[in-house]
Amino acid sequence: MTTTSAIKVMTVDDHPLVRVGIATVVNQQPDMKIVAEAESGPRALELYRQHQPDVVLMDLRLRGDSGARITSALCAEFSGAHVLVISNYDGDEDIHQALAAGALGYLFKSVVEDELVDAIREINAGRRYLPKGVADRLHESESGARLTRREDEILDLLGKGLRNRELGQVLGVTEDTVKTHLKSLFRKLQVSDRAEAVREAMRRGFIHSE
Amino acid sequence: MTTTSAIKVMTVDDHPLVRVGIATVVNQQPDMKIVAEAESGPRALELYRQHQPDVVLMDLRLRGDSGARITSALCAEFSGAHVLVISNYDGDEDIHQALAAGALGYLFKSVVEDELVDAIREINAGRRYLPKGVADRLHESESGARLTRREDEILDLLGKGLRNRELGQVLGVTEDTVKTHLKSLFRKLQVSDRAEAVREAMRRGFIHSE
DNA sequence: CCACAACTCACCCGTTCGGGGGATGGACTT
DNA sequence: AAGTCCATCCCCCGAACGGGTGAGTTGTGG
Repeated sequence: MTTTSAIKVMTVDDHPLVRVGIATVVNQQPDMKIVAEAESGPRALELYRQHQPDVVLMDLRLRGDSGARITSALCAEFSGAHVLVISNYDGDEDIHQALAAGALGYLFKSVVEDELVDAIREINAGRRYLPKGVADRLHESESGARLTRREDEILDLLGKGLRNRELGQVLGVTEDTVKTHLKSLFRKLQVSDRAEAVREAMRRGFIHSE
Repeated sequence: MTTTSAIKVMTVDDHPLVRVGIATVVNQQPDMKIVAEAESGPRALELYRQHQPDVVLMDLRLRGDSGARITSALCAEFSGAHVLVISNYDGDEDIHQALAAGALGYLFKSVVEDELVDAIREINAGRRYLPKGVADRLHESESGARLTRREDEILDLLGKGLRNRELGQVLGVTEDTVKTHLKSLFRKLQVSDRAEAVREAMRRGFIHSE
């Protein structure tokens, strides 16, 4: 048996234990093999150049960095990169960002081993792979609530306890303008006040606490 | 070589990949061995009775259940249980709850393999194991901000966008009483409004979005 | 070129908040 | 019995909030 057809897989995750878990599962498959493990964004780029893996398993949230950004960089440099994002979180925004960045698939870390290797094979073949239900939600979020740049900025600052006036000062606009943005923000998130907006934004992945 | 002295380890985690990672690392050690893997709280109890492991590696946040609760239940039934909590999150409250529930140690999932096995040996010996810096923070949080039952309940509801009056109705008290609790809540969390309180509460692990 | 979305600002208005004070009763400690 | 903590309630008041409506300016894209 030759190994020439084995799918070369690279993991990008800052959790050693998760990397070990993935590596163990992948290496148990006869048709795939871990060729590199990156624990950070820059390292991912470096190792990709070095090993030219067929599939990249990308964690979405790494210490400081964002898996979406890394995916963008990767796809910019290597247009043929096949990225499968694996994340703990099912915030709509995370998923959206990942796919927008060029990822071919999305998986939750709660996946069982079989799903993982199935997904890897699909991604390797250049096909998309999304958990059931996720595709539907994407359409919703695309048609429904996509925030503008301003609304995003305001959302970030909302959780910091800034008052409307302070928000205006930070952004360099009037308090009235801030209120206008807040109104459309509340409408889009379907909430009625800032506290609820903060929680909802976290749930959807617009902002993070850590 | 006999295996009679091998440390029997059980994992409790709802992420198969993490279980595999931990199992791989542990089983590579000559002096320890995975004897059971639980993916839920009830299953953890069941498997503990069956295998009587020396050390339990407990994830703090499982689907629906809480690692702290499981730890409590475990320690209640088996006073000699040696639990090592492994969590993604470094919210003070999570750590506090885990230790209060009877856990001997706390680790972040970002640990490298060596730290994990070191910790397992310490816990097996009945000693505590805490990452550097965590012990300090525990003292802070004990002296500083510990919330009362009412404040906790209110915090939970704050993120749902309830107004003070509605909070009162839900809790069966006056709006004025709610405001009193909110004042002391803001003081303890060192915030100035509900939106900031929600984010801070999430950061510290008092409430969760998922 | 025109439509459309985003961003900007303004005004009004009723409601809610946040922060300050003080007070009572129960429970638990010392 | 005194002290402390918690929960409950009350009052006051200025500031902040949310919601509604209208309207001007960009810039992008059909």
